[in-house]
Amino acid sequence: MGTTVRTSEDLGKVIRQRRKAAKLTQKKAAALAGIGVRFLSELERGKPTSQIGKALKVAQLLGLEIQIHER
Amino acid sequence: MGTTVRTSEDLGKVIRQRRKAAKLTQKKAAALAGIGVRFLSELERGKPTSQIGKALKVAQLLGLEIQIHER
DNA sequence: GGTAAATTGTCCCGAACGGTAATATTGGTT
DNA sequence: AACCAATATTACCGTTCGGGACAATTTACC
Repeated sequence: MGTTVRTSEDLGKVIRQRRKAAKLTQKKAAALAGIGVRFLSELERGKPTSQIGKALKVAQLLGLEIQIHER
Repeated sequence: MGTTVRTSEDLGKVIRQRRKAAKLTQKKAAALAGIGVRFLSELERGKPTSQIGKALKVAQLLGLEIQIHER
């Protein structure tokens, strides 16, 4: 079951949730994704100016799949 | 039917496709989404450093729904 | 309450973004 | 294929801010 993502907050929530489910700290997850801890913290908090590429990298790392379709 | 998005290129492609289907020029779409034409052009071309918030705004404008789920 | 984890401040470099204008690309027509 | 018009890309400039490292502070959890 999927979660609908409309805003960066939505995305951040899903990522945080999934990271915790994977028993990873921000530090570890960030290291694995090759990004800074600060970025991950801000991403999870829904900062809208986060870069897409890095966000997608985190999602990939966490085994999240993103689907897009017409509404 | 959904498209899986793994990279910013994937996202850009879907957005461009959908914008064209909506018969919008970048200029018009950008104006409607409240962003610059440059941003949209780069987003569609897959620039990984595009800001999430703006990208989501464009997606919303184009009637795209984003679903996220575990792989 | 003590410890691990997360947020946030500071410093700083690099780059994103907007507007505009020039250039390039694309698409339709004959 | 050549042409033209519409659309898209990009260079330039200025302003603003992202995000890295590290440290300090706050929050969460046992």
